[in-house]
Amino acid sequence: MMRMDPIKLLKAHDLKHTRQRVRVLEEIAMDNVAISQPELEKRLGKEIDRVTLYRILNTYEDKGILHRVMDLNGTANYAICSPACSAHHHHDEHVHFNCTRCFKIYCLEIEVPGIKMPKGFTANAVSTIAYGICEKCNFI
Amino acid sequence: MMRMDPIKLLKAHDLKHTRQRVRVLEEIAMDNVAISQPELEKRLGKEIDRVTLYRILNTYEDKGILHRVMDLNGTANYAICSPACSAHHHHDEHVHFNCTRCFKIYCLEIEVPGIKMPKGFTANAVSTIAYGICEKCNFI
DNA sequence: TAGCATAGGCAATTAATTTGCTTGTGCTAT
DNA sequence: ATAGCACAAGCAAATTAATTGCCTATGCTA
Repeated sequence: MMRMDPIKLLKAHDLKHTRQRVRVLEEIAMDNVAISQPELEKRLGKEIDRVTLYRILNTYEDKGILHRVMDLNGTANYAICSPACSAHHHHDEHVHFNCTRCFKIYCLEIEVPGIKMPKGFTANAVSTIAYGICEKCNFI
Repeated sequence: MMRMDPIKLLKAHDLKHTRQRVRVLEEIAMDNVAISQPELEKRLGKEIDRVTLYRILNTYEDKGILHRVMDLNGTANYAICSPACSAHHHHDEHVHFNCTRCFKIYCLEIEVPGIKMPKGFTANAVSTIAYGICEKCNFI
């Protein structure tokens, strides 16, 4: 699922190659599920300081490497951006799916449907999140 | 814009009529803009204890009086639910608009476009938030 | 209008995030 | 290869946000 070698990805964004940064990318790039900050902290807490994790996530978001999705509880979740993302514009305009049983967030390969704005409003981005039961939880 | 008399609304949901509860409804029902918890606190902080405010908002959400929208920063925003909402199912399926300049959240009178889920996923609700510049800020 | 259930207020706790500062390390130019 | 610098990591502490417990106050029913 990882679209790119972490080391190249870092270099491409003028970021130094550190153990911690690579680990974060590895963890997030595992599948197409966005992962929450608390979950990342649980997985990486022994290898990476919590403050460092916050900083890495912020850096990645700024650089357009990760995009952030807020879930129902206002918790930040992160997923790898498509290669088209840049520091100044995120193209994370696919639909997200938030499972209300296991709380995972999936990035669905569905385009966000176009909507027409009322007069006076200009939309730069549209985020769509569907809530329900995911594949795995439906099966159980 | 207020759809209903606050006192009747409270009674209809088996909630005691208190000054604090009425004030919160008044503040939120003013227009069709969702209002954030911090903003509410700023406006009501001198009349209502912050803990009471948290509790009132939670109660209203549970009862289906308010619905909650998370903005980009993970801050909770609240808006009056349509009369069709109940404690067990929110019908807040219109599109929200989050102005990235003034940070207001508008409830647009647009239906959330239907999207088809991948096999295995069942969606119970879909939330769509558009980000951009609102009416007022576009004008300025 | 008495009594009770529950709402509000205050204090304190817990959790989440940010900031400052010091140490450590990747990377570039010798 | 390595010296030096810019910046990343780690730790401590400060903020900020949200929750909990407990006591008092008050709306509502009998």
